[in-house]
Amino acid sequence: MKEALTSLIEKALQSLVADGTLSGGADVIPQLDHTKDPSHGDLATNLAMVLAKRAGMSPRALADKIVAALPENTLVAKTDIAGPGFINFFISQTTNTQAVSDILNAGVKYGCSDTGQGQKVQVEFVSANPTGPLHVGHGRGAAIGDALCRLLSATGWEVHAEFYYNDAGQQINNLARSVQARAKGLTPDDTSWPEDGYRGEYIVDLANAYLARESVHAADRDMTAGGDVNDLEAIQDFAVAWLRREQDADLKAFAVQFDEYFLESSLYDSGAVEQVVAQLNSNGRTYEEGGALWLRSTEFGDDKDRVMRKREGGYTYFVPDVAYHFNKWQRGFKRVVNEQGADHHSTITRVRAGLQGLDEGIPDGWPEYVLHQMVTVMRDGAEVKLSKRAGSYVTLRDLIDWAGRDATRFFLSARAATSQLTFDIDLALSQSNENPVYYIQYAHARICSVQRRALAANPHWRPADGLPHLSTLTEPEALALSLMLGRFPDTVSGAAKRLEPHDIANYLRELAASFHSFYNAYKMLDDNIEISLGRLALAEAARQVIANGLDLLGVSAPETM
RNA sequence: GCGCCCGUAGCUCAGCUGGAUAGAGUACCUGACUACGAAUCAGGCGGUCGCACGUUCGAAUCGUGCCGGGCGCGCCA
Repeated sequence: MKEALTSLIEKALQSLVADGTLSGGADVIPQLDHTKDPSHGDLATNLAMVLAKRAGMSPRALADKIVAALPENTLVAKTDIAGPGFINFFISQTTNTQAVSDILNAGVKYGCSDTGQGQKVQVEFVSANPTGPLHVGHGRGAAIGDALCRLLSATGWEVHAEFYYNDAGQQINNLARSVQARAKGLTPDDTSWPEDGYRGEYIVDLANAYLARESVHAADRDMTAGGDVNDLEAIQDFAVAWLRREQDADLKAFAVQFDEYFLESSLYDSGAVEQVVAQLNSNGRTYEEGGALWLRSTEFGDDKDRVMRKREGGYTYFVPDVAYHFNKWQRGFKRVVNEQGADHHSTITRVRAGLQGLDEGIPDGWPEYVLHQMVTVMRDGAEVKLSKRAGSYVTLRDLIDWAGRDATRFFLSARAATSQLTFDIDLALSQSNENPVYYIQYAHARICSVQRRALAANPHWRPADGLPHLSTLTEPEALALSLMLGRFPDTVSGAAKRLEPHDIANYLRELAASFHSFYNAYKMLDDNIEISLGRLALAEAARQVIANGLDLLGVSAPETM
């Protein structure tokens, strides 16, 4: 509908250029906006104000000319020129209800588009260190990252979801020594407890599992604990596998899946890290100073050069990161989106600088990043900071246990990633009108309920039977709902383009409100069968869009609640 | 001190590339059920968009400078 009106306006502009009213070309793309106020029509454009100067007349006079030049059509019922020169379009009723038949025809595909044209995009998210259970920040990353995958997939991209495992380096060493200490019966209060050791309860479970020679099955391998308290390497291997299994279980409970788990250690095993260092060396991007090897990252916008290899040997963390991202590039991902916590912001410049220094023709804005800000958890009016299990932080599992999967996913993805998020457990738990996720799910359940009732009353009252009866939808609430439904495809493509899943959440809240308003004002099952069929068709279209929208967020659309 | 994010109604937040009287929800006040789910709806109250300049037909939105909060500024990851 929007496209159709846009092309009508473009034709009007062309004729104005042809008759000399407008100088220059008709190369302006008209901006059409949905109005906030119904008295301003359904769609409005500011075109006359933008072009007034070029036409040498007042915006309102030009608006008159544009309206007069519009080709004959059945789309627009009425136009109006208002305010400083807005042109308001009142869409005809049949066009308004067009969305309903579009939705019933497209079904689960409604809202999908092909802007990605099947190109590959990799989305990396969560990427937690295997040193403890996932925390609420990882949960936010999982909710947003998975929603991004679904959005990109819905807009025609071939999505590859990936989890990067930092299973090498100092923190893994700490983990092994912590487990070893617990296995020897030490506690964090003992003087011989390892410095920077992990203090959470889960380390005790881990140590006990190791001593009991348990077997674990993590994402891609099985292993059995050695049970030898002095074999630090065996402890490390087992601890990583055990925690991976733990994280996998959390992600599964959150309904998040990955296509691939990429291990940092594999970059050392394959020689990719050495290869990247050698290439940066031979490209002259490095120098030695103070016994360390430095990257000239200032050549690529960094505020200072960065150490790559420490004086006592060993690479700093971003070197394998560069190798990892070069590997992504070599795998053919011309587009990569990394979703991570904003506390890792400083690594972006370093990784990109390293990639630029390879001279492999990688674009300087590659990869793209979506950074989310911190999450704080509130309960009973106070901030929750500790989890018994993890010790120093609240876990994703805690949230799921307290609030349920749907509410947790919704709340963690319903706010702009750039804003700090307060997760109110009491709100997420309340099954009431103040809880947006229940409000939306309730609309879905309500529609399913009336459909069951309609079928019971008359076996022929199926949603598809309503299609020929859309002309009975004349009530303002029905037309408003229909117009709102028609905005879904724009909302999806906009959210995918901006990488902002919360657009979908906001839309769904509005859509549910529009539905409830319609539902409350009229009897769905009227004595007049024609009217009933029209309303049932509209309700089914609303149900379909709510289900599609919730699915983009990974939230279920229940038939009963 | 430097970099990034945020500052909009009592509270939680929308406001995309600058557009019409700044919007929702919640809280508070009024109304609507012998239920097609009241887990809902209708109406009301509530804001000098942190402050100040600037850019222009027009600024919550763009620019600069302040103020306030968060995060990051390691030869840790």
